[in-house]
Amino acid sequence: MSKTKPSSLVIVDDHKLLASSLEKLINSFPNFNVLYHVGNGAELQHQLEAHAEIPDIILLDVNMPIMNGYETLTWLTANYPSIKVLALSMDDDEDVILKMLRRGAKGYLLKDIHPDKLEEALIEVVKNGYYHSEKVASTLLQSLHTEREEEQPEFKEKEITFMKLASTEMTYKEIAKEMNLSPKTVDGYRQDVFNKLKVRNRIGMVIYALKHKYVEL
Amino acid sequence: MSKTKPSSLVIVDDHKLLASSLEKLINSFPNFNVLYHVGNGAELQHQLEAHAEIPDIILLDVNMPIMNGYETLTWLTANYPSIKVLALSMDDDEDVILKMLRRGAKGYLLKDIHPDKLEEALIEVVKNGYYHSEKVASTLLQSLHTEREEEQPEFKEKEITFMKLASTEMTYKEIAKEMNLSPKTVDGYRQDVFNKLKVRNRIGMVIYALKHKYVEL
DNA sequence: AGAAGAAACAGGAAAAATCCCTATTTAAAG
DNA sequence: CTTTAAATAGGGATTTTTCCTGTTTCTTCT
Repeated sequence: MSKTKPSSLVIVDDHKLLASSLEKLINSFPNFNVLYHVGNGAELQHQLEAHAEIPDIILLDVNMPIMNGYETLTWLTANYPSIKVLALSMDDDEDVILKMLRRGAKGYLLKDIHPDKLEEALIEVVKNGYYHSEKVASTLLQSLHTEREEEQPEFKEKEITFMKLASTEMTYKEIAKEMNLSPKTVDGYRQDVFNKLKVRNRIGMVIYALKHKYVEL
Repeated sequence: MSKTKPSSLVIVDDHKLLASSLEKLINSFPNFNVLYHVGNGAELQHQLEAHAEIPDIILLDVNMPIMNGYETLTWLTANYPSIKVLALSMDDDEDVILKMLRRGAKGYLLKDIHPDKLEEALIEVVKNGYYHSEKVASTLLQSLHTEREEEQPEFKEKEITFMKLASTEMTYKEIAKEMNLSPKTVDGYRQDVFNKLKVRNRIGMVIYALKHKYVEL
């Protein structure tokens, strides 16, 4: 029998089904027990402020309504720095991972991991204070190479208008008419924008515009 | 003691963490036991064809790689019509729900439901053969009002591949090379897809592909 | 007023996309 | 073994996009 006393957990995830079943799963691990689970960061605040019981570890979902993973984590590191937070997320998006780790997460778990990995992660966190899966680790290493994102270019009003219109099925001729400009002028905008974005064609520009919220779906 | 013998389940979900913990949760319900879980439809096929053991109920995730919920369900209703399938999904998108129900799902569960609801759903399915949560039911009712918009068109594998590639900066010539097809064939796909979507040009297609999650940003 | 720089506009041409119609070749069905 | 249907291609024309290089117009500063 191990003589270490079990570590306590709290789960924060809006998918109640996952949260509940995760609770069962973790309780089946030796040396770990889940105190309770909540559906978002705000609820967690309430609980922590009311409850005296502070968990050793928090499993924190990144994508939540009300108060998402970022905010919650920021608040936690500020108010309860001793709690070890493991981020839990669906996607292995580089930026998301980095964001969470920079804000103090002790690890980043993908939701499609094998349960054994979860237990391994929990044990690691208790022992070493952190855990990183191979996949996340490699994503991070890769991000070191991928030259830190060059700053976003600036756009003039007209260029933004153009981008928005170009993100529809209109032809440039129609866009010109819409903007009360010569097609050639619009072509000038196009060229400028392409250069700033370093894209080959209109598709690339549209993708950029969507990614950076200049237009919405 | 209930004298009914327990119903057997199989879980199909690529989120292994959810699948495993869900298994634990369900096994804790009286009268239900999980036989095993798999990560996608293809695996399920293998299992069913090998294993003699046919479950009473299958919990089927909609969004999976390899062989998604639609295909899997179609295959199931064709080959194992006696198995009751409950669709499990993150989003309450009307079209998705309808698609699954039309293909024979006995119910549609959102992943953020309360565990009690899950048990309730399982019990209902065993008793009545179907289950619909209030939320899904209301979504469906609403869809009766919201003038049924024309069905989403169906796409062939190649067309989907094409759409994905066309949602990048590649030219059609490059896409053709990538797909090992003549540019003319690719042009044929383009025309077909344009017609199905009623779009004027590639931009329209890309927007559609993004909206309907054929590609991600 | 005159110079400088930005914004608008244009010519010309190649590449790509779009459209329409037809013809194989292959796979499925009867 | 035909008949059909689907997938694959080709020809050829038009429009649109893309690129490169200029000119004109407007604004602003001194």
